[in-house]
Amino acid sequence: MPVGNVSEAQERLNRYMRANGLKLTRQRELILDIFLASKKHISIDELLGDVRAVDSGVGHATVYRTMKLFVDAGIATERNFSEGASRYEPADEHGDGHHDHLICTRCSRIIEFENHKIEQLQLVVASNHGFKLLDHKMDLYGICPDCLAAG
Amino acid sequence: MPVGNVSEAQERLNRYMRANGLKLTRQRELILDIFLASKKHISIDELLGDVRAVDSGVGHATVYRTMKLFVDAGIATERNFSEGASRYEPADEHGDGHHDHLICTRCSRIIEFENHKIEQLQLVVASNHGFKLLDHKMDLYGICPDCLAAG
DNA sequence: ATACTTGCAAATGCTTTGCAAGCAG
DNA sequence: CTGCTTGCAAAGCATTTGCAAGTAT
Repeated sequence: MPVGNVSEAQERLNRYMRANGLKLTRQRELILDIFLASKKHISIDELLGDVRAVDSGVGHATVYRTMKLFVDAGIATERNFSEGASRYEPADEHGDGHHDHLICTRCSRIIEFENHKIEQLQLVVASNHGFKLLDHKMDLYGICPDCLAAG
Repeated sequence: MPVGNVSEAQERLNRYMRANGLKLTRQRELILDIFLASKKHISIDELLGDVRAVDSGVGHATVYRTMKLFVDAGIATERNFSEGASRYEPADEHGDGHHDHLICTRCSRIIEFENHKIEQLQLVVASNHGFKLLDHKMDLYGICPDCLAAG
């Protein structure tokens, strides 16, 4: 369950910024709007492109800094698939509802899924080793139906 | 089930090199020995340090190139946890027996585990989405027993 | 006014590559 | 001999940081 709507994320960001003495700038608002409106799993490059289409003066360092801020504020999550660069997606609203990814190694399409049984088994594995589980990531790599059909 | 012994890996490497017209050099032998004797999940930096303790003239590019070769030859696997740099471990002997990792976010300890039920569920998830599953990675992050005890 | 922010450029850290010299087969 | 390898230095990426100028509160 991703952050459902813009105002929810806005509020969360405002709260975080007030709590930390940070400021709401034109750039941060713009980046937030575009991030929330964009396709999921957007890269910094793609995001910067979309942002500059609206305000060509925005620096790439600002996008990096802002996405880091969004992660700290709990409205974005950073993902690293097997590419060079990171991708971002709207954060989980309540910390539950974690989802994982199926990635096509041929066309790079990314599909999300949730599987409660797997999550439960992860808890079992962790506790068998005496770990307190905090987070996990699971990526499944394969060939998507379209690419399979295409041969 | 990692590559069991040195000669097994040696043989596999020799076969790969002969098949591709590559050469067995002093550096490659040394790096292989140290890689196989080392702890699992070794980084390039650590590996380079150990290699240079024996032969101080080895360049870092050689270690990078050689580990890439080992991956291609099927005797090493590259892993990316949430650090900047890659780590390597002996490859799976037959392509089955895939294992995953439990990582302590406090002390960085890495523990391996296998869970057949999870693997089965991953196949189910993939086929539900029409994917042909090729590979996966699953990392569980948490606090290890020692760190929990230490508070 | 007082910090926090920005954009630029430069620096960083990991990894790769061009090249001349070296060495395995 | 021939061509793969090496070590060095330089280049490439993604990301971060120093700094002076700009701006939100």
